[in-house]
Amino acid sequence: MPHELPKAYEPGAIETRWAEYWVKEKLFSPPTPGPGESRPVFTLLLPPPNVTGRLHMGHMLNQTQMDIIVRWHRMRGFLTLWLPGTDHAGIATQMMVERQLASEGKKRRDLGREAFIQRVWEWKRHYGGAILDQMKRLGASVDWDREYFTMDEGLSRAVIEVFVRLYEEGLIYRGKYIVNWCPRCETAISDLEVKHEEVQGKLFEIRYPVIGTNEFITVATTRPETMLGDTAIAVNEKDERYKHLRGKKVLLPLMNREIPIITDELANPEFGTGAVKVTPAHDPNDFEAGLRHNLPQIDIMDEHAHMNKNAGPYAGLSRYAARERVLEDLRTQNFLVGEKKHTIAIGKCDRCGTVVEPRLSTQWFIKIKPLADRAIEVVENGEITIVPENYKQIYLNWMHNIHDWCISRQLWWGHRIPAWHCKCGEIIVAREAPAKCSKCGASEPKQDSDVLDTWFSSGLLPFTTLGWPEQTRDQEVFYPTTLLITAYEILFFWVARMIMFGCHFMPDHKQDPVLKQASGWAGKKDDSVPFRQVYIHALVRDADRQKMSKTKGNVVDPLDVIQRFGTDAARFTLAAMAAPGTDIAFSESRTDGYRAFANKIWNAARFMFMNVDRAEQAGAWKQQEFLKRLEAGLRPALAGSLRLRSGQAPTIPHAGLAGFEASTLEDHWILSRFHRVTKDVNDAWQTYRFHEAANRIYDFFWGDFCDWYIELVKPRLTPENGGEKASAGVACGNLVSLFDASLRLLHPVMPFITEEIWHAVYDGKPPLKSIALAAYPQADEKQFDLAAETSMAIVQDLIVSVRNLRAELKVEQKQKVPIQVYTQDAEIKSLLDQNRGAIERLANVESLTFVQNSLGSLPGARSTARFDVHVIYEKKIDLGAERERLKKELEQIEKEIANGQRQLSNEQFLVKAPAKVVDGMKKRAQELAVLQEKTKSKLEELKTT
RNA sequence: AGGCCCGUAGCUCAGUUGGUUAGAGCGCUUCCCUGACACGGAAGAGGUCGAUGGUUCGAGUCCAUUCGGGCCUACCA
Repeated sequence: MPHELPKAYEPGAIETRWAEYWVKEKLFSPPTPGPGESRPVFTLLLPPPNVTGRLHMGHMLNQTQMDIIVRWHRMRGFLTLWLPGTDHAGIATQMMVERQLASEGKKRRDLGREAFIQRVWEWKRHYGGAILDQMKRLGASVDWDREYFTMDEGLSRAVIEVFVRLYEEGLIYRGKYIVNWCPRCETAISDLEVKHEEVQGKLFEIRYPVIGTNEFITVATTRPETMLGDTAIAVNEKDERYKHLRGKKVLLPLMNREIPIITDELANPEFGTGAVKVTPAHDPNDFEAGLRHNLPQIDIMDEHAHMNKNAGPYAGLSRYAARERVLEDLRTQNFLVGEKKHTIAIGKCDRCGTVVEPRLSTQWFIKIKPLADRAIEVVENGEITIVPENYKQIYLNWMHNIHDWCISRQLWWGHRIPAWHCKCGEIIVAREAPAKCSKCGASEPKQDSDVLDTWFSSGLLPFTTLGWPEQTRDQEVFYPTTLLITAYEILFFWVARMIMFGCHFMPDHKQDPVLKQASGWAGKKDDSVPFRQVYIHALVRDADRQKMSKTKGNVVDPLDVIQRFGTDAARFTLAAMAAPGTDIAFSESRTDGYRAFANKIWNAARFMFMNVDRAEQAGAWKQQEFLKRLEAGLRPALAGSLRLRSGQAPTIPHAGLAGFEASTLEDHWILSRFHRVTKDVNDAWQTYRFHEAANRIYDFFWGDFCDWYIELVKPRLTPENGGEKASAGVACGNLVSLFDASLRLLHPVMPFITEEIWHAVYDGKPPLKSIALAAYPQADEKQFDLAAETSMAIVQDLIVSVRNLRAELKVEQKQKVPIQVYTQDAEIKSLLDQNRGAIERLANVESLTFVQNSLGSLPGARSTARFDVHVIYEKKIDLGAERERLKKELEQIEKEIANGQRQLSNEQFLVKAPAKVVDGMKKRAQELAVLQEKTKSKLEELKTT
């Protein structure tokens, strides 16, 4: 059956077709192994995108890297689960729907809680799937059967279970504290959700009259309006300046309230005037000081950050208007004594950008220290490794300075807190709504109106997605997950929380003999950790290294890139640019280059099919018979124990080049190259050096395979041009074998084009449903063939030298020229002699003759350490240009010689440097001496002519 | 305030533990639409690796200082 492929690769139709096929055929849903079955497992949890999300470059990078690692594991025989889902994203989603309502002229309170939540669900059903559809377009090989949503019934039950357990253990408490309050979102937010921004502000100095004296005490503040809620002035105990005022009282200006002067470490004698106003209800430090001194907390603002009745005459004003009025009044009443420029870091709401107000309110918190301690331990002792390693220190620093986590949010969309309040003041935390108050017996306690921080539920995902709190087989098999690939941004939001929750709630098999036996786990590692390794990937920036943001308008839309260059090219770009630890400046010219690469692969395939079909017709090759031979090495091995870590490979029998028969130099050479590249690529995936793996494959396929191997093998493929029938068959087989293996090698990065061509190789009837299920090539180091590589390098060197000379001599492209070659080395001579056909063809040489004398000094000749070659051509060369070139070359050589001599004459070098380096240098010095001699004499010759 | 990262060819970036001649893609120059591919082939030009000093037989790579760019964390008014 002849293969018909269009001349140029058109990714569009092909990609969507395979994307649908993969989903439809459920190729990526791993079967749950039975109790006795043992197989290496690889589990990866997709960082759930927000339901509000649209795919951006960051997602694409993240998902490309995950998909590469996932496909690579799957192809090596791991039982592979990649678990997808979406996050309900409390604040973000609520904002979207509120915005939608606003366009209808409504507010959420107009609808009421129930109706509003219904509305959000509707919104979710409508728009929530967008990002997952976009993921399908990327080719993400996730298990769609296990797709979850963080508000699903099962996951919600697990959230309640966790809350109740933590409460019962005393790790969740409720209390009135200062929290970050967003006046626009009207909710508390965690420290992490506050983004700090440095702005030029002012430091105001206000004097307060000390009662019973003529003195004033002056304080400095950046937020004068908060003075309305002052309940003390603090000075430092060591500060002699204020010693005489201690215990006295001041009259708070504008409010005419008496407040005490206290001594507290809060006041830093070095800063400002050394005296500080204390406003316990509006500043976290003041709050702490207030507790120490039993000061009243006067809350002067409402939930919108407007002044309330406690602000007396200022009630009703916004915090900014109040600030102006307060300043004005202080000024007119002569209390304002100074104004200085001062840079201040103001906190803004991560979601909406509104300036956050520290606000006193009653919230739920998690006592974090006990959870953090364990989470620190598992990272310190390496049970969880973080790559790149510098993030480990960042993680540990943060964990050591962690504060209690405020988990309640005054929102409607989210997991409602499972606590019920009774009129009598009792709070009942329970899995189900209680019918009666457990204390006073009153009926129908009311459920707490707050919901949980979104990250509370996402922190549980590694086990809740596997059926926890039920004891499921899934959990036994797939927990702990193997790896987490995520962005640095959510290291604390998400990664740290998963570690804390996982370690706290999941059983450690090594400490639990029953579970240990059940899972067949005999390792030493802690099994409660949510994952064994975290890989933090880089940030994708725009071509100018700027962070992409909507406001800057420099966002590159991945779907647009896909549209223009194809998914494979886009994926390859991200892989090829993703060196660990460095950000990616996304440039379209690179993507364009990789689209060309896809086209190159496509055309190489066309070439293969063309020849294979012709050989088949000529009776030189039997395709079906040959494909049977390929099949043998196609299935990944399934051996190994259940709990292998991702770092270990299952024992896979060599799944490289089935059916390849090396007979010629280029065969031996390409075989060796293939195994070397395969080794490097596998090593690179293992250590997340995506760029290295991608580049190795690129260079191999384009450079070695297309530019050299295919060119060399051409005559063998066309028996009618003088080749032999039998050798044509072998050559076809080698080509197909090599192509099949190369496709498998490349598949994790470019899943679409490889799938398409692979199916074509098998005439649309491959032995497996997808190349994604075929075995990943493994290197066989016994196939490394240094001799073949060295020989090939010499042949290539000669060909390139001749081409080079031809260009210099301005020989017409089509014109064949005779060449002379001189070499002292009999082996090299025989090598070149044996490969004269290749040389003549690839360098467009008429005839190659060996001569007895050095040719180095002739014009139109070139010397290397191994041979001299002379192109016989009558046309005159530009002597001036040639002289210049030679001069430069000689300079270069002499510079290197000097360098080498300096080293070699240094005794320290000879003693201390490894023998390998010294020997290499000596050898090189000899070569250089020869080259120098030849170049010199050639220059001499040119001067005299 | 503390911490992290980056500065290599015109542009975008590689360069793992210090080891001989610093690489790639794009762009540029010259030639070629040769039967897989002009999204191609062949040959080239282009870099004192931000600066200074140090460690070392040997530094793009390690250390210190410095300049320039970026990021993150932080409750000092």
